Amino acid sequence: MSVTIDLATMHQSAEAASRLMRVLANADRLMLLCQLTQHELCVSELEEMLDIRQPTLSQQLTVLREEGLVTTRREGKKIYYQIAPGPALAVMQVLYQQFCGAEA
Amino acid sequence: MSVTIDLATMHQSAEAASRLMRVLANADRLMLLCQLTQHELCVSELEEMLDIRQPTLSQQLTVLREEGLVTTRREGKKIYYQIAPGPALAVMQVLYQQFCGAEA
DNA sequence: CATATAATATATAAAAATATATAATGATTG
DNA sequence: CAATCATTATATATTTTTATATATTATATG
Repeated sequence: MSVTIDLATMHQSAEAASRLMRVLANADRLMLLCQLTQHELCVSELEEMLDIRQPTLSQQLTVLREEGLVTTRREGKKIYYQIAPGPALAVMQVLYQQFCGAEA
Repeated sequence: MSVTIDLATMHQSAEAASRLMRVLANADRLMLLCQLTQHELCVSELEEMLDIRQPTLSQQLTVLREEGLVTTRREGKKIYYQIAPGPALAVMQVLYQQFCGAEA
Protein backbone atom coordinates (compact mmCIF):
# COMPACT_ATOMS: atom_id res chain seq x y z
CA MET A 1 0.00 0.00 0.00
CA SER A 2 2.83 2.37 -0.79
CA VAL A 3 1.91 5.88 -1.79
CA THR A 4 5.15 6.74 -3.55
CA ILE A 5 5.32 5.28 -7.03
CA ASP A 6 8.48 4.19 -8.78
CA LEU A 7 9.61 6.99 -11.08
CA ALA A 8 10.21 4.79 -14.11
CA THR A 9 6.79 3.21 -13.80
CA MET A 10 5.14 6.57 -13.38
CA HIS A 11 6.99 7.86 -16.40
CA GLN A 12 5.78 4.97 -18.51
CA SER A 13 2.19 5.50 -17.45
CA ALA A 14 2.52 9.22 -18.08
CA GLU A 15 3.87 8.56 -21.55
CA ALA A 16 0.97 6.30 -22.38
CA ALA A 17 -1.59 8.72 -20.99
CA SER A 18 -0.04 11.73 -22.67
CA ARG A 19 -0.13 9.88 -25.94
CA LEU A 20 -3.86 9.50 -25.60
CA MET A 21 -4.18 13.14 -24.60
CA ARG A 22 -2.27 14.13 -27.71
CA VAL A 23 -4.72 12.29 -29.92
CA LEU A 24 -7.61 14.01 -28.18
CA ALA A 25 -5.92 17.42 -28.33
CA ASN A 26 -7.69 18.44 -31.51
CA ALA A 27 -11.22 19.74 -31.83
CA ASP A 28 -11.90 17.87 -35.07
CA ARG A 29 -10.85 14.55 -33.65
CA LEU A 30 -12.87 15.15 -30.50
CA MET A 31 -15.97 15.88 -32.53
CA LEU A 32 -15.41 12.80 -34.65
CA LEU A 33 -15.09 10.60 -31.60
CA CYS A 34 -18.05 12.27 -29.99
CA GLN A 35 -20.24 11.43 -32.97
CA LEU A 36 -18.90 7.90 -33.06
CA THR A 37 -19.74 7.29 -29.41
CA GLN A 38 -23.38 7.39 -30.48
CA HIS A 39 -23.20 5.03 -33.46
CA GLU A 40 -20.97 4.05 -36.35
CA LEU A 41 -20.74 6.44 -39.29
CA CYS A 42 -19.07 6.44 -42.67
CA VAL A 43 -16.60 9.06 -43.82
CA SER A 44 -18.99 10.99 -46.02
CA GLU A 45 -21.54 11.18 -43.21
CA LEU A 46 -18.90 12.51 -40.85
CA GLU A 47 -17.79 14.97 -43.47
CA GLU A 48 -21.27 16.34 -43.86
CA MET A 49 -22.04 16.46 -40.15
CA LEU A 50 -18.90 18.20 -39.10
CA ASP A 51 -18.05 20.35 -42.07
CA ILE A 52 -14.43 19.25 -42.27
CA ARG A 53 -12.74 18.98 -45.65
CA GLN A 54 -12.36 15.51 -46.91
CA PRO A 55 -8.56 15.10 -46.89
CA THR A 56 -8.26 16.67 -43.47
CA LEU A 57 -10.98 14.39 -42.22
CA SER A 58 -9.27 11.38 -43.68
CA GLN A 59 -5.99 12.39 -42.09
CA GLN A 60 -7.58 12.78 -38.68
CA LEU A 61 -9.32 9.45 -39.04
CA THR A 62 -5.97 7.91 -39.88
CA VAL A 63 -4.60 9.22 -36.60
CA LEU A 64 -7.51 7.72 -34.71
CA ARG A 65 -7.08 4.42 -36.52
CA GLU A 66 -3.35 4.20 -35.97
CA GLU A 67 -3.77 4.90 -32.28
CA GLY A 68 -6.41 2.20 -32.02
CA LEU A 69 -9.21 4.53 -30.98
CA VAL A 70 -11.48 3.45 -33.81
CA THR A 71 -11.99 0.42 -36.00
CA THR A 72 -13.39 0.27 -39.49
CA ARG A 73 -15.63 -1.88 -41.60
CA ARG A 74 -16.04 -1.61 -45.35
CA GLU A 75 -19.43 -1.81 -46.97
CA GLY A 76 -19.22 -1.37 -50.70
CA LYS A 77 -17.65 1.95 -51.42
CA LYS A 78 -18.22 3.24 -47.93
CA ILE A 79 -16.03 2.73 -44.90
CA TYR A 80 -17.76 2.77 -41.57
CA TYR A 81 -15.95 3.90 -38.45
CA GLN A 82 -16.73 2.68 -34.97
CA ILE A 83 -15.19 3.71 -31.69
CA ALA A 84 -13.05 1.04 -30.03
CA PRO A 85 -13.36 0.15 -26.35
CA GLY A 86 -10.57 1.45 -24.13
CA PRO A 87 -9.37 4.40 -22.07
CA ALA A 88 -10.41 6.88 -24.77
CA LEU A 89 -14.03 6.10 -24.17
CA ALA A 90 -13.70 6.76 -20.45
CA VAL A 91 -12.05 10.10 -21.12
CA MET A 92 -14.64 11.05 -23.71
CA GLN A 93 -17.38 10.47 -21.17
CA VAL A 94 -15.75 12.80 -18.68
CA LEU A 95 -15.18 15.43 -21.34
CA TYR A 96 -18.80 15.22 -22.36
CA GLN A 97 -19.89 15.69 -18.77
CA GLN A 98 -17.52 18.56 -18.18
CA PHE A 99 -17.83 20.48 -21.42
CA CYS A 100 -21.18 19.58 -22.92
CA GLY A 101 -23.47 20.13 -19.98
CA ALA A 102 -23.87 17.52 -17.30
CA GLU A 103 -27.53 16.67 -17.41
CA ALA A 104 -27.49 15.37 -13.84
CA MET B 1 -34.36 16.24 -25.25
CA SER B 2 -32.85 16.58 -28.72
CA VAL B 3 -30.04 14.23 -29.65
CA THR B 4 -28.51 16.32 -32.41
CA ILE B 5 -26.42 19.15 -31.09
CA ASP B 6 -25.96 22.48 -32.78
CA LEU B 7 -22.70 22.39 -34.73
CA ALA B 8 -21.43 25.75 -33.51
CA THR B 9 -22.07 24.82 -29.90
CA MET B 10 -20.41 21.48 -30.34
CA HIS B 11 -17.45 23.15 -31.94
CA GLN B 12 -17.06 25.54 -29.04
CA SER B 13 -17.17 22.73 -26.52
CA ALA B 14 -14.70 20.73 -28.57
CA GLU B 15 -12.33 23.68 -28.70
CA ALA B 16 -12.47 24.09 -24.95
CA ALA B 17 -12.00 20.38 -24.32
CA SER B 18 -9.18 20.05 -26.84
CA ARG B 19 -7.44 22.93 -25.17
CA LEU B 20 -7.41 21.02 -21.93
CA MET B 21 -6.26 17.89 -23.72
CA ARG B 22 -3.38 19.85 -25.21
CA VAL B 23 -2.20 20.92 -21.78
CA LEU B 24 -2.35 17.33 -20.59
CA ALA B 25 -0.64 16.03 -23.72
CA ASN B 26 2.81 16.00 -22.17
CA ALA B 27 4.26 13.42 -19.83
CA ASP B 28 6.05 15.97 -17.68
CA ARG B 29 2.94 18.04 -17.11
CA LEU B 30 0.91 14.92 -16.34
CA MET B 31 3.42 13.81 -13.75
CA LEU B 32 3.48 17.25 -12.20
CA LEU B 33 -0.28 17.34 -11.93
CA CYS B 34 -0.34 13.82 -10.63
CA GLN B 35 2.00 14.74 -7.78
CA LEU B 36 0.01 17.86 -7.07
CA THR B 37 -3.25 15.95 -6.77
CA GLN B 38 -1.84 14.49 -3.57
CA HIS B 39 -0.63 17.70 -1.91
CA GLU B 40 0.98 21.02 -2.69
CA LEU B 41 4.68 21.03 -3.51
CA CYS B 42 7.29 23.64 -4.23
CA VAL B 43 9.32 23.79 -7.40
CA SER B 44 12.50 22.32 -6.00
CA GLU B 45 10.58 19.40 -4.54
CA LEU B 46 8.97 18.71 -7.90
CA GLU B 47 12.33 19.02 -9.59
CA GLU B 48 13.84 16.44 -7.31
CA MET B 49 10.91 14.04 -7.47
CA LEU B 50 10.54 14.04 -11.21
CA ASP B 51 14.07 14.61 -12.43
CA ILE B 52 13.17 17.38 -14.85
CA ARG B 53 15.61 20.20 -15.54
CA GLN B 54 14.82 23.45 -13.83
CA PRO B 55 14.05 25.67 -16.83
CA THR B 56 11.95 22.97 -18.45
CA LEU B 57 10.10 22.44 -15.22
CA SER B 58 9.49 26.12 -14.81
CA GLN B 59 8.25 26.39 -18.38
CA GLN B 60 5.81 23.54 -17.92
CA LEU B 61 4.58 25.00 -14.66
CA THR B 62 4.01 28.27 -16.48
CA VAL B 63 1.79 26.46 -18.96
CA LEU B 64 -0.21 24.93 -16.14
CA ARG B 65 -0.51 28.30 -14.43
CA GLU B 66 -1.57 30.16 -17.54
CA GLU B 67 -4.23 27.59 -18.27
CA GLY B 68 -5.52 27.84 -14.74
CA LEU B 69 -4.81 24.24 -13.80
CA VAL B 70 -2.71 25.20 -10.81
CA THR B 71 -2.42 28.08 -8.38
CA THR B 72 0.61 29.24 -6.44
CA ARG B 73 1.55 30.55 -3.05
CA ARG B 74 4.85 32.10 -2.16
CA GLU B 75 6.60 31.28 1.08
CA GLY B 76 9.92 33.03 1.37
CA LYS B 77 12.09 31.96 -1.51
CA LYS B 78 9.90 29.03 -2.33
CA ILE B 79 6.79 28.95 -4.45
CA TYR B 80 4.26 26.27 -3.67
CA TYR B 81 2.01 24.89 -6.38
CA GLN B 82 -1.47 23.50 -5.80
CA ILE B 83 -3.87 21.95 -8.25
CA ALA B 84 -6.95 24.04 -8.99
CA PRO B 85 -10.45 22.60 -9.00
CA GLY B 86 -12.01 22.09 -12.43
CA PRO B 87 -12.31 19.70 -15.35
CA ALA B 88 -8.60 18.86 -15.27
CA LEU B 89 -9.04 17.15 -11.94
CA ALA B 90 -11.84 14.97 -13.28
CA VAL B 91 -9.72 13.95 -16.25
CA MET B 92 -6.71 13.25 -14.08
CA GLN B 93 -8.76 10.88 -11.98
CA VAL B 94 -9.83 8.91 -15.03
CA LEU B 95 -6.28 8.81 -16.34
CA TYR B 96 -5.05 7.54 -13.01
CA GLN B 97 -7.66 4.80 -13.03
CA GLN B 98 -6.96 3.84 -16.61
CA PHE B 99 -3.19 4.05 -16.71
CA CYS B 100 -1.94 3.64 -13.17
CA GLY B 101 -3.76 0.52 -12.08
CA ALA B 102 -7.36 0.66 -10.99
CA GLU B 103 -7.26 -0.69 -7.47
CA ALA B 104 -10.90 -1.69 -7.62
C1' DC C 1 23.73 48.61 2.99
C1' DA C 2 26.42 45.81 -0.49
C1' DT C 3 26.89 41.62 -1.99
C1' DA C 4 26.40 36.69 -2.15
C1' DT C 5 23.40 32.83 -2.61
C1' DA C 6 19.19 30.16 -3.31
C1' DA C 7 14.85 29.50 -5.65
C1' DT C 8 12.34 30.41 -9.56
C1' DA C 9 11.17 32.63 -13.91
C1' DT C 10 11.90 34.45 -18.55
C1' DA C 11 14.17 35.16 -23.23
C1' DT C 12 15.80 33.44 -27.28
C1' DA C 13 16.74 30.37 -30.64
C1' DA C 14 17.04 25.84 -32.76
C1' DA C 15 14.83 21.36 -33.46
C1' DA C 16 10.87 18.47 -33.67
C1' DA C 17 6.13 17.51 -34.11
C1' DT C 18 1.43 18.82 -35.99
C1' DA C 19 -1.86 20.67 -39.03
C1' DT C 20 -3.79 21.69 -43.52
C1' DA C 21 -4.23 22.69 -48.34
C1' DT C 22 -3.81 21.06 -53.02
C1' DA C 23 -2.99 17.51 -55.98
C1' DA C 24 -2.54 12.77 -57.07
C1' DT C 25 -3.75 7.91 -56.27
C1' DG C 26 -6.60 3.68 -54.94
C1' DA C 27 -10.71 0.89 -54.48
C1' DT C 28 -15.44 -0.32 -55.58
C1' DT C 29 -19.43 -0.44 -58.22
C1' DG C 30 -22.45 0.11 -62.14
C1' DC D 1 -14.05 2.93 -67.86
C1' DA D 2 -16.53 6.59 -65.52
C1' DA D 3 -18.26 8.00 -61.12
C1' DT D 4 -18.01 7.86 -56.24
C1' DC D 5 -15.89 7.31 -51.78
C1' DA D 6 -11.81 7.40 -49.47
C1' DT D 7 -6.68 7.57 -48.66
C1' DT D 8 -1.96 9.14 -49.51
C1' DA D 9 1.76 12.45 -51.02
C1' DT D 10 3.82 16.72 -51.01
C1' DA D 11 4.62 21.19 -49.52
C1' DT D 12 4.12 24.69 -46.25
C1' DA D 13 2.69 26.94 -42.12
C1' DT D 14 2.14 26.65 -37.21
C1' DT D 15 2.91 24.97 -32.66
C1' DT D 16 5.49 22.68 -29.18
C1' DT D 17 9.60 21.35 -27.00
C1' DT D 18 13.95 22.08 -24.97
C1' DA D 19 18.53 23.91 -24.22
C1' DT D 20 21.43 27.75 -22.92
C1' DA D 21 21.80 31.94 -21.05
C1' DT D 22 20.04 35.64 -18.27
C1' DA D 23 16.91 37.94 -15.07
C1' DT D 24 14.11 38.33 -10.83
C1' DT D 25 12.94 37.87 -6.03
C1' DA D 26 13.87 36.89 -1.35
C1' DT D 27 17.00 35.92 2.31
C1' DA D 28 21.41 35.92 4.63
C1' DT D 29 25.76 37.82 6.04
C1' DG D 30 29.82 40.73 6.58
